Amino acid sequence: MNKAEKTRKHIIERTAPVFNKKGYYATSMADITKATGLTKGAIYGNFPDKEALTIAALEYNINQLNQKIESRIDEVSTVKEKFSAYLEVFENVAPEVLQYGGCSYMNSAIETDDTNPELFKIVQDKFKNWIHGTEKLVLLGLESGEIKPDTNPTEFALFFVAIVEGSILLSKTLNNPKPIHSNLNILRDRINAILL
Amino acid sequence: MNKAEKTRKHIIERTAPVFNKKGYYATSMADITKATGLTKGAIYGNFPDKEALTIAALEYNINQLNQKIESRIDEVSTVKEKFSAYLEVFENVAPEVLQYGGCSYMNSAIETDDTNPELFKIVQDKFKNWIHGTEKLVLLGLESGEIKPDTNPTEFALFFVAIVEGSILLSKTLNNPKPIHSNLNILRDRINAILL
DNA sequence: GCCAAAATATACCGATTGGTATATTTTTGA
DNA sequence: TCAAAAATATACCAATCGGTATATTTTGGC
Repeated sequence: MNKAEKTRKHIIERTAPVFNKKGYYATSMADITKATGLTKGAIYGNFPDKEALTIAALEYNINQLNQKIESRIDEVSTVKEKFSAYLEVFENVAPEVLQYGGCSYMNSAIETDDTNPELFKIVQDKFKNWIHGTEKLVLLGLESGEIKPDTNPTEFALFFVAIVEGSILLSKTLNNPKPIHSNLNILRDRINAILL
Repeated sequence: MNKAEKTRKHIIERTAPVFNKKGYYATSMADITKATGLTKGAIYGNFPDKEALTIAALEYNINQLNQKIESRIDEVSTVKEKFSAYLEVFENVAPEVLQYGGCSYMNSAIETDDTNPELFKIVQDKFKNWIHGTEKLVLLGLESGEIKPDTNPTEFALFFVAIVEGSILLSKTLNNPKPIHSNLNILRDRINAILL
């Protein structure tokens, strides 16, 4: 990794939490130079414009949580274990996510949906991947005989993602971990209910 | 209603959807003069600063949906009917909410939680009212014997609000009404499950 | 219909925005 | 070690930001 690559990484890592907290549009070049300790020259030497850095930070933020969850899911083999791992990781990182400024998926979706089609397309695809990944987990369980045959993968996945996102929003807004804990218990029940 | 009051109402009504779509911070005075057809003089003659207009528009946005739901709930008497009315109104206004730029509660919470404590406090209180209102509906059902005695009002209310908000986020992001419809069916089942 | 008062428009302010041209420093390979 | 190249800092740009003082228009009571 040469100097430029190191700097690029440094810029993304330092600005990503600022973007997530303050918003991608509201974060100014002054915020960026302050967060990185660098000058505009260094920023524009590594990114063509602010939009490019915004995209890089957005992708970084979203992939952070993704990787944590997916690596734990890959460690176990049964669908039941995978769902358990999913909820376990999520419950463990929840306080961290709240302190980080909330879910990057949600934050970036809300901000870009009516204002920035290019950024929104990226967020949209990330949400689709999340839902498809959950659907595939259900399908895997249906094929292996772990999950009740009458379970609808899409409906379950939509419920799964909605309750997770809604819970983060409530815990963040009320400044209270209870909504996440309470709703994850309900989600756990729902998972057990479709397991054979 | 004198001239100033009319103008004030006009400004709020015209800017409210812009604030909801574009964001309260990102909406500029230029956006405001464009949306209202007025000049800065008229705006600052009716509001001391941009923040005051922002608060007025935020309150207006949040109260819009509130009033629609509460007026329908008040029309019926049993808890079962009240929950039915709740879901019915929500399902009817859902397309309108999506076109309006999404749920004002969620949008303003996400934007203000790490940036504007004064605005955030307002949003926080609105969320608390929503949850408390739902809790009270459950309590009413417990007292009247309509709802199963082992039902926890707080847990149900947190689930209720979380699934509604999560579903709006998904339908808005995927540009598809299915998440709302699918999850409202699940919510309906859950309501029926606690009814005696 | 007139005139004071209220409401709105116009023209401006300094500060901040994203971005760039150029000067300076640091890195890197011979 | 040294010079070319790469990376970063500095100093600036026009455009836009929220806000205001003042001029103009509109309103409403007599």
